Amino acid sequence: MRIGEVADRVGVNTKTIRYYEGIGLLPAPERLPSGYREYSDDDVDRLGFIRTAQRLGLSLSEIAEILGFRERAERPCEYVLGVLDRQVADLDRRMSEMADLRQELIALKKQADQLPTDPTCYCAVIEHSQAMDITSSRRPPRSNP
Amino acid sequence: MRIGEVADRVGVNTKTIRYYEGIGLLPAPERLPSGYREYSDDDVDRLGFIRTAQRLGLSLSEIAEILGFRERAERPCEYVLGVLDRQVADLDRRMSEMADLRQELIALKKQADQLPTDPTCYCAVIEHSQAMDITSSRRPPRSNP
DNA sequence: CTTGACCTTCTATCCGAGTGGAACGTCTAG
DNA sequence: CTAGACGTTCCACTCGGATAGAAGGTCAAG
Repeated sequence: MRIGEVADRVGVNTKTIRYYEGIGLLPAPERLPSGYREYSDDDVDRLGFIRTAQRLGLSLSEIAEILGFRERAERPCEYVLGVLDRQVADLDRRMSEMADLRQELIALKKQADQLPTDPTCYCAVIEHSQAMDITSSRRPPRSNP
Repeated sequence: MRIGEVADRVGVNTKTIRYYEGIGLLPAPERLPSGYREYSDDDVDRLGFIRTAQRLGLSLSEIAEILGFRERAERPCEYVLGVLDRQVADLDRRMSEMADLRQELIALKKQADQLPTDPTCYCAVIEHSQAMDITSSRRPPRSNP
């Protein structure tokens, strides 16, 4: 299939796919006689993996390490094993930190729910936004761009 | 205390602290007669919170929202409550994705351990690194810069 | 009273991860 | 055969999150 279809399936920009190819994250695909890139379902899977790993906070170069290893089904050297170990340890650490932050947010919310409702206040966040300049800032690109 | 001490305690660059002030993430501190910034322990705590939340993948503007709410102990408006809910939901989603990835990595490693050791191979990753340009790339700034 | 560490502001640069647009080629339906 | 959708390359730009460096002010120890 061609790049546009891949992009639609995975939900990314065609530019992004070419960019990934450019940085070596995706292998250069076959080309049709026209010069168009021709992709397989495997490429779609790979892109899906990339997006997932990315949402988990892995950088593109870390993802490249994992993919590279996954695709050469060779005995990985100590270096690569180390990468895997580090990544698992990192995930563990971050998951527990997340659990902590989650607790903190929930406590915050509980405490918030106990405060009296002030009907004269439209929104403290917005009313105080001069100092913080939050409300004018674009929503950051989580939950897909 | 002055900016350098804060930076040392929290483990960030003084530039970063000024930058945070510039974007409204940290309040502008008092100034000594000399013009030097004067910080309190609270500021150190706040910076610590920022770094933690950041490691968990929150953007600086999301962190600003949380901090802003936390510090005005006012009844938060629906908007802010929504932010908290979204963040908790987001954490939940990401934690479960992380658990999945963790499983995948562990399976990968297990599988790797069963492959025969090839003593003629120094390191496949390094030997194939031309294509991937991994080994030459700086370790990305996880596990502190 | 100077040296060195530390601070100030300001502007510029970097990195990762894309995105946009120009200029041009290809393919398909009408 | 032509319009429109889709593809190509290349270069420039954005954005978040910092960092670097220049030019200068402050302060404590020797």
